[in-house]
Amino acid sequence: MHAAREKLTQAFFDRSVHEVAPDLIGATLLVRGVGGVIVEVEAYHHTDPAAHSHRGRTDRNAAMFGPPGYAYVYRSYGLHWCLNFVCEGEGSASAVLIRALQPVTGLAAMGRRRGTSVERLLCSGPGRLCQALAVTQAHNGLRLDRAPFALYVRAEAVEIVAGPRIGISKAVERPWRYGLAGSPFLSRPFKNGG
DNA sequence: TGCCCGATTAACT
DNA sequence: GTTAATCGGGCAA
Repeated sequence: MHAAREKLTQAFFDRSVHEVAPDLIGATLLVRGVGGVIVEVEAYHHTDPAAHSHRGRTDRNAAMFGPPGYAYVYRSYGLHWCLNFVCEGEGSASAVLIRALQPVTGLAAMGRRRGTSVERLLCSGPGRLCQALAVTQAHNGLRLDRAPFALYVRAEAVEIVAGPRIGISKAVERPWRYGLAGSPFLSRPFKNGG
């Protein structure tokens, strides 16, 4: 399955997070040539109480307030990194959290970084995929259409499922988590068809 | 300043 | 099912 790969442009991200998030399912994400197919994401809008940007700009979330098509990387629970793609117009402070990949390229490197050879455990979670792809604070604020990032649109049609987001305490009912139906690489299954 | 909690994970019982 | 690891933001005082 090596279909022609079309790169994602900055314009791809200059749309509502609710359009961008499902469109990212099936896309390919590589960091320094290591990565795979995006199978799970969550949308965070600045009007959303669960979003980091909801209470205004801080040093930590500054990238969310910048232009679309950039990375927002933050430290979670003091020990993990989480990767987001900034969306919509500059200042809209909306982003998509990348939650899981199907590992495809650079399996050896990912296994070394993660300390496991179990493919299913390499990238199935926001903290796990950042460890596998070596994403850190150093990637915060970098453009997504340039090295070390490489993003490609999905090569074939996919079936997408939606459901409530994970690990939040506010606006828990909003179904803004999107996944590739039936994928074994989701961080957690969806109620309907995951 | 001090305290609590969080877009998590792995290793427990 | 529970809990430790570990740190910046937000809010009360």
